[in-house]
Amino acid sequence: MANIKQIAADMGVSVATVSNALTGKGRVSAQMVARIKLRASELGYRPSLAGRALRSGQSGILGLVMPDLTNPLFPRIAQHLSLAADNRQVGILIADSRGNPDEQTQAINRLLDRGVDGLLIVPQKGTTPGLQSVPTVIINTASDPDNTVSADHAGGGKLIAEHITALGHRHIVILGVDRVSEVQRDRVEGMRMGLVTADTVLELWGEDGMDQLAGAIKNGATAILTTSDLMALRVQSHLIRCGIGVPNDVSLTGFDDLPFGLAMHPMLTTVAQDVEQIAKVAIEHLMRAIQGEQSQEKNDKIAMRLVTRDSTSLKRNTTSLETIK
Amino acid sequence: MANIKQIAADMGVSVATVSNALTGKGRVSAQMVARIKLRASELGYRPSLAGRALRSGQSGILGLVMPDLTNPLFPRIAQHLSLAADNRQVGILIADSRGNPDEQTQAINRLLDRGVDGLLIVPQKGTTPGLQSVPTVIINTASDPDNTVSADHAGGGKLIAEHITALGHRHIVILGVDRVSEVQRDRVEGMRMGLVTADTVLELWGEDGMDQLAGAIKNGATAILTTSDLMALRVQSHLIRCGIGVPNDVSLTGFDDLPFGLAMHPMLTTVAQDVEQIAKVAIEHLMRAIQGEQSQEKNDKIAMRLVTRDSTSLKRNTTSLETIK
DNA sequence: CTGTTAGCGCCTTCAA
DNA sequence: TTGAAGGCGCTAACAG
Repeated sequence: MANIKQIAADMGVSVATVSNALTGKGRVSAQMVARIKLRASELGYRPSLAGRALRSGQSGILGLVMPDLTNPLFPRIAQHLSLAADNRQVGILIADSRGNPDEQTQAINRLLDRGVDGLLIVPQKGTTPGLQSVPTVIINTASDPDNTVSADHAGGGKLIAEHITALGHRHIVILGVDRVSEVQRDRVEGMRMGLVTADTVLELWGEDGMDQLAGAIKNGATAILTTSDLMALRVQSHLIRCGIGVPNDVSLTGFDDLPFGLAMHPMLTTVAQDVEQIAKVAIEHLMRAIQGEQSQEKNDKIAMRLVTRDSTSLKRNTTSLETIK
Repeated sequence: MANIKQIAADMGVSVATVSNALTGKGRVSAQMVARIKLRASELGYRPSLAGRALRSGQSGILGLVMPDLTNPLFPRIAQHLSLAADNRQVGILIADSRGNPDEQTQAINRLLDRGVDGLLIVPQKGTTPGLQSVPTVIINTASDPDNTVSADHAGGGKLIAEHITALGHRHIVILGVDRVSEVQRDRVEGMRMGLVTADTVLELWGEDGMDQLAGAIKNGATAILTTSDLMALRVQSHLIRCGIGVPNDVSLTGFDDLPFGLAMHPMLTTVAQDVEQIAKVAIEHLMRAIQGEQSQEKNDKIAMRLVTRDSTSLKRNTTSLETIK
């Protein structure tokens, strides 16, 4: 692999000149720059990032810590992060904290040992990683005070709740996955904000909640708001078994806009995180911080987007269920 | 950040001694080793991987190139790779080739520029990345000759086909996603091998195939084998619309065992890639190659596993469809 | 058993 | 506008 010294020897100039020419410091004559660049590309020269890293103390690598790489959001976050990172010529090193706070700390340390210039952390449910020795951006934790960028989960909940009330529904069930998760709680809270015009709001959680669904519908509920697409799919399966139709008997919504929502029938109405925007903002913050600038806004909430599909419909006055009865 | 020189000065020995003590080269007295290690941990010393990389020419980083980070397999591959990599003290740098062969080349080059010691490539459909300048393992391409580790897609197809014929089905539809993909073709071919005892096998592809499904069932088909879980979900949705029940009227299978298969009703019978094993073997091969050993087996096929759930059942002699007619 | 030296590839003074 | 020299942190070769 050609190095800077080789080029220098090759052209009878000094390494410093080659370095200056290649990095465009402007201390070299235009003509010399051209000749050096030509020769460099002939030789297929690629600067050694190792050398540069040693010299500059910066690796050009960012670390991404996820609570669980099978998290449905990981692919999209990684994708957009990767794109944003490529544009800035930095690399992304991944680390899985395996759903466990201790592993999270270890994962962070491994990344730090590798000399990452900054950290992007999607924290474990309920944990708030402390201040690190490198610039850090927290992704997707709702109420963390410092340097976080997150989807506006509450806003998303409000959005979908308003969609439901606009369709005329007044008796609503909210079904959450897991009370421990701050994100989940934010989503539910947002839903409640959007349901001020509703007559009854029943809040259920987890498996137990699922079991109470049919009863709630018998008692007049006409819409079910879940806090995850996966949950919505399970609810739909469950309802089919109970002979309850979506959206004819009851409207159903998801959360997150996962790919399979399009493959369902009816296609799932849900709310999407603007992951692209989240990734973009997160990287921007981080890079700014790495370059030593203080960012003014420490806490960014990215609006969610309502995705209206077929699993929600106008409240009917007589449902087929009533006909059956 | 404490460095080796500091420790040396601190203890009145030379840097070489510290290095030898810390890396356990055994050229230092046990007592000195102990003292040095103590002091190092007091100082919170972490060896600079940049320095080491420059010196040794090895970065301790592997590059993972995926055709599309939203690929449903990416999370699980990344997770297991990440675990295997942690155990070996190497890092994983990700790159998205964005569904495009040119980007694939660029992604590889970016990784190479970063000095990765080896490459794990899940290639674009239909492409075979050429020989690289670092050890490379190809993941999940069926018939590539060199250094690939892959799920045994054909074997998986055979497995699920045999499951179906064992249930008594004799008129089968195979529904593939995309003819261009070698993986998809292998799956279909495997299915055919498992269907030797069937009376009729209809092979359909893509959207067009989906449209012909109802007709095929009217003509007597009692089982549909798809080459992806997502496809299976879409088929199920489609069948419900046509008034055809799974598994009562027709048995249905997926491929890949994605998480949502469990949330479906009926839960989807499918076939799972042993991603953990794939990741393990891939990393082993790669590390061996990096350490300069020739691996004997250049081409590993990892067996798939049948996941029997509720979307398949015994062929009945009278289906509800026939009753309807 | 321990120390000295050299150099991995690069960039940044400082000097010419 | 260009060159020479030093050093980032580490390790390997060679001395003592």
